[in-house]
Formats: sequence, structure tokens, C-alpha cells
Amino acid sequence: MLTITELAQEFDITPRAIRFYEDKGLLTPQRAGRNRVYAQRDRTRLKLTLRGKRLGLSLQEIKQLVDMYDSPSDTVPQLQAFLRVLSVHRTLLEQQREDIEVTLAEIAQHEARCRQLLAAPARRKPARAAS
Amino acid sequence: MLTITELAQEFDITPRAIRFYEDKGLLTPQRAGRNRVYAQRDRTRLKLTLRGKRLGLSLQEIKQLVDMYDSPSDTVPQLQAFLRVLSVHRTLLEQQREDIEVTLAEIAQHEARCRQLLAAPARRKPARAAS
DNA sequence: ACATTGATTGACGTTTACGTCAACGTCAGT
DNA sequence: ACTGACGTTGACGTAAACGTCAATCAATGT
Repeated sequence: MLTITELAQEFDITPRAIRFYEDKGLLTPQRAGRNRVYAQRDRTRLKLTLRGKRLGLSLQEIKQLVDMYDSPSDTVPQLQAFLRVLSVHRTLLEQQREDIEVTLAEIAQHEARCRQLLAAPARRKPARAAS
Repeated sequence: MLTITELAQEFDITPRAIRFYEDKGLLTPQRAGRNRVYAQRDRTRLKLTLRGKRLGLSLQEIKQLVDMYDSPSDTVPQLQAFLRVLSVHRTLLEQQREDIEVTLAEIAQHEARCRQLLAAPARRKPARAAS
């Protein structure tokens, strides 16, 4: 059971952001009188939210996913809809993974080239050295 | 050599977006009189730009990267700065890759559970069937 | 000559994801 | 009783990334 600033510190965000996520329906903390108190469920949802953000998802998309994750569908159409959403996101993530692999490979190449240039004797515009 | 709408169609974006990227310094097409014409260099930069977007980078970050990519630094401090930026982005991408792996694993689990439920005989709330 | 088509610049609107006050409540310590 | 230290709800501001006209220009087909 955490207060809002404690939760904020734990995830290195601001209380304002947390309230904003609540506004968007991503969190629904209990109340102790007027004040919000956060239990494990909210921490999990917040963690998923931030991970989604790192992947570039919008809060709306994140809500869609997270909501389905912890409200177990049990009717056939619900399950089918769930599967469709999952498939869409999986495709998206696989595309992203591909992009990342390609970019990391490029970065590795650039790094190698840079290090080569730095190792080689500087012929033009060397850093101010004693020669 | 392409016109702006042709380039837009090729990448499935709007001419407005392309002009916006130019405004932000990501593209610098030639002009045929008043009109913009796009050569291979711009296509490459646009491709990199869109890939960066899919990875959740801001246009500013993308410009930083792309600019360094095709203006070869040759002084030692420049190379070192380049290496630092590359390192930052590599770290970020590796974090993202990790996030993606985790999320894909979760999605796979959810998909498996869904398919299990769909395969099992529906005990409660079955889709309207002839029984 | 004239209408249509496509491009250009400029300006304002919009959505997302918060930041930043402001004004107020409330509980602990002195 | 008074003062901070947090917490609360508005309300407005802001940066990014375009969308959406509007007015204008320029080449092209008939």
C-alpha cells in the first residue's frame, strides 16, 4: 500500500503523470478518505503502462491491452476479439523487433568505423596533441 | 527523381508530413523551379526517419542520428561525440528489445490460454448454439 | 482561352501526454 | 492555534506531429 508520491518515486515519474493515467482509466486506486492508495494491482498496471510507453504505444492502446489482460474474457466472441487484438500487437512488435535488429546492426557498423578512425594515425585535423 | 506526392505514396504518408519533415531539417530536396524533387538521398533519409518513428524516437532525435550518419565526422572530438550518441541509442534500443521480448512472451501465453478456452467445451455463456 | 490538376506557402486547429500554477483540505508536530 | 508537508481538484499552458483549409501559382489538355 503506497501513497502517490511513493509510487511516483518507485517508478521515477511524477504524481501528475499517475493522476493522468488514472484519468485515462489505466489506474483505479483505492481511497483512504480523500487520498489515493496504491496496491499491487495498480503497481502491476503501472509497470505495464510504462513498458508500453517505452515501446511507443499510446495510453489508449495500452489501456486496451491491460484491460484485456486482467479482465478474463469467457465468452467465445470476447475470446476471439481478444485474439485479434493480440495478433495485431504481436505483428506490430515483431515489426519493431526487426527495426531494432537492423538499427543495432547499423550502429555496430558505425561504431566499428569510428573506432577504426580513432585508432588509425590521424592524418587530417588531429586533436591538439604534442606533435 | 520523384515529386512529393509520388514519394508520399511510396511511403504511404501525406505530402504534408514530408514538408513537415523538411521543416524540421530531416529532408532537403532539390527544387525544379518552385517544386520539390526528391532523389535517392532523400528517400534514404525518409526511410530512416520512418523507421525511427516506428521505434518511438522523436523527429529531433532522428535528425541527430541521421545527420551524423551521412555527414562523416573526421576530427577526434567529433568521432568521440558520435560514439557517445551511438552508445546512448544502442542502450535504449537494447532496453526496447528486452521489453519487446517480454511482451511477445506474454502475448504468446495469452494466445495459448485463449485457444485452450476456445477448444475446451464451453461450460458457461457459450456462443448461441443449437443446444 | 479556360478549366482542371498538382504544387506551394501560410495560418490555424487538433490530439496526446503531461507540466505548472492556484486554491483548498488535512494531519502531525510544537 | 499555527505552521509546514502532502494530497486533492480544477484550470490553463505546452511541445510534438501533423491535419485541414485557404489563397495562389504553374503547367497541361481541349
